[in-house]
Amino acid sequence: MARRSDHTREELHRLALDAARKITEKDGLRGLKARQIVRDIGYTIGTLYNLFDDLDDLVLQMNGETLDALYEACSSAPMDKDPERNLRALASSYLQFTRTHPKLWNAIFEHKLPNNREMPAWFLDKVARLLLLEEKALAPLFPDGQETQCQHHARVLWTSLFGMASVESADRLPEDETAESLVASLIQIYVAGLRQKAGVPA
Amino acid sequence: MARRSDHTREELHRLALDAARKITEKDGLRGLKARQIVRDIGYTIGTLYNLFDDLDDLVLQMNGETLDALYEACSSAPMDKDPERNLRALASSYLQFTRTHPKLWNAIFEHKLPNNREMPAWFLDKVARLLLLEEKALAPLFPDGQETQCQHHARVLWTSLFGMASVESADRLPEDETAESLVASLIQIYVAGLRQKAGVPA
DNA sequence: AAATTATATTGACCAGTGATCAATTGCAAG
DNA sequence: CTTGCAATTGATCACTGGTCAATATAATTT
Repeated sequence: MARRSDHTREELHRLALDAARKITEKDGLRGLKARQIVRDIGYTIGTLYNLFDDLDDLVLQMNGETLDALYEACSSAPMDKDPERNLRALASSYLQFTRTHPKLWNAIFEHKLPNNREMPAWFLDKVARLLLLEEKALAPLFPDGQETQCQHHARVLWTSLFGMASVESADRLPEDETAESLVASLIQIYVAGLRQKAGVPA
Repeated sequence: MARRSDHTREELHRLALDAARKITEKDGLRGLKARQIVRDIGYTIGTLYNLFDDLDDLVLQMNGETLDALYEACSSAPMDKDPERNLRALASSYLQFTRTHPKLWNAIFEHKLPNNREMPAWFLDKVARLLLLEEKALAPLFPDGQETQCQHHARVLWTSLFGMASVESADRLPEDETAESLVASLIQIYVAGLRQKAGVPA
């Protein structure tokens, strides 16, 4: 009962996170237990705590990987000079991800550190990185020198998109409404409003 | 060690929910423990389970009361014929509440029932009721017969507002941005877009 | 007033949780 | 071959949500 050399430390790390992801995708963050993870990978509880500080650390890393996957999915959205099309493509990729992995995506926001501890910087960076995509999508609408304006409106659209995905994932949308229909209106109307403000009627 | 008749069943129910609310406001849903509740109200664990099915039941009722309080706060927002002013007033009341009781408000969405059980109807009704306020605020913009349109756009604005409050409450807004600044833009630009679509330039 | 019924309340108890750590073992370097 | 290092174990701890037989009191019946 000691070094088994079945897996390297890195392999074990991977195994544990993969197992945690599978459990979370099925049962949600609430169903994720340390002992279930080690049962699934054929190790014991002590080994898990040799790899991670605690369960919060493990969940944080799992959520970090989810953010990476989400970023990759959103990066694949095509971007050109038409902001509306950019925003629609980005939102579509985003929503496709949140629908394919609803509980995994939810875990990102459900997970709160105890004692009001703040999330580590590397995690916040992964969150912030996503917002840059929205900014990039919206950029064609703003002339040089208005980057601050562009950033502000990207934040408006991004937090709104988050709200819609969130409400949909909580099954709190009526039958005749989807996150897509809400986002479609948001983008269409909001961009029309922005164009008008800039003195460029559609 | 039996019937104490210090409190009626209703009073105990109230005491327990009040204690739970105080704990949640301070430590969040994660810090809410059955034994802490009964310690605070001077009873024992068995009594709590005589009053509630389980902790999920208690949390659900606590969240229901939070939704009631939020509804009351939002109802006080003045409504007239100016949709922008209506929406701003409503959003302001909403954000004031979420800032005064961030952890209590968060508990509404953090709380997930086990085994994918769905929320009871009376709870969903309390959620849906709030949306009607947004509809009422937006209504002056739409002529009779366009209630469906009004409802749709109210949903867009409502889910967006939720997203902004949510991101702010998770402390994921940069220093130079607040939920208020985001909401202000959302309302201004979106309503401008809606007016333009209807052929009524601002 | 006495006996009976009903129920509010207790707290020991259970299974399960996250986390710790001395002991054990196998690997690798000297 | 010996030594030292570190991976792995599982007993152990404090705590959790939840159950339930026992009990003491209030309410009701006789």
